[in-house]
Amino acid sequence: MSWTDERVELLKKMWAEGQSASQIAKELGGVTRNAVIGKVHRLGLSNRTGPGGAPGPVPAQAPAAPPAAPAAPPAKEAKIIKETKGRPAPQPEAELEDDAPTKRAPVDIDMDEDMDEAETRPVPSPARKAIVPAGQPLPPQPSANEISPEALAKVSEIEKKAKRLTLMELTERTCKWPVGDPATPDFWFCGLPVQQGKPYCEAHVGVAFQPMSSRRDRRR
DNA sequence: CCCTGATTCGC
DNA sequence: GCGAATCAGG
Repeated sequence: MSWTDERVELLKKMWAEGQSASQIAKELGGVTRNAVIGKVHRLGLSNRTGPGGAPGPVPAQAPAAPPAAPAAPPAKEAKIIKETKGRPAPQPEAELEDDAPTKRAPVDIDMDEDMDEAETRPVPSPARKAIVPAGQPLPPQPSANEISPEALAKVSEIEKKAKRLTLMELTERTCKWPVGDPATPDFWFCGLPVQQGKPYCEAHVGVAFQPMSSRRDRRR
C-alpha cells in the first residue's frame, strides 16, 4: 500500500479527530500503526494541537517536551527476552459468531463466571430489536425507563469516544456493546477497554447490569 | 499485560 | 519517503 492522496486525507482527518494511530491503521488497512505514526510525523502534524485549532477532544497525552537534561547516555546492554506464552484457550468460551445479531443478546457472551452477588443481573440487550411488525421507524434502544438516567448519560457520553469496532475486531478485552442497527452499515461495537471480567466497558456495564433494587419496581 | 505516541535508521 | 524495531510512558 502506498500513501495516496485519499489515504493521506483520511489519515489527516482521523488524526485530527483524535483517533489513535492504531485505529487509523485499521481503517486504512495495509499499514501498521507505526506506518501511520511515521507518516503523521513526516506530514508534520504530530502535535494534535494545531494552530488556532480547538483543543483535542481526546485525552491525548501532552508531550510537553522538557529541556531534556544532558543526562548520561543510556548504558543499556541487557536484552529483554519476552517469554512466549501459549494460549490453550481453556474455557469453552462462547464465541461471537456470524449468528444473526438480530436477536442474540451479547450479554450471554462469556458470562459464565462470577456474576457475583445476586445484586446485579443483566438487562435485556440493546441489540435485541423488539420483535415488532416492521414498518415502524422505532429505535427500540434499551427501554430508557428502566435504566438510571445517570448511567444513560454516561453511555451517550462515552459512545462518542467509542472505538467503533466491527465484529471481527472484538477481542477478549474490548467492550462488546453494540450500537446502531445490525442491519445497517452504521452498526458497530463500542470497543473501549472492558471492565475486569466483564464483557463491557465501565459505562456499558453500568447499563447492562442494574442493581436489583432499581429494577425491582418498574411498572408496565 | 494492553495500549499510546516518538524516534531511529536501514532500505 | 517509508515503516519495523525500538523506546518511553499510562
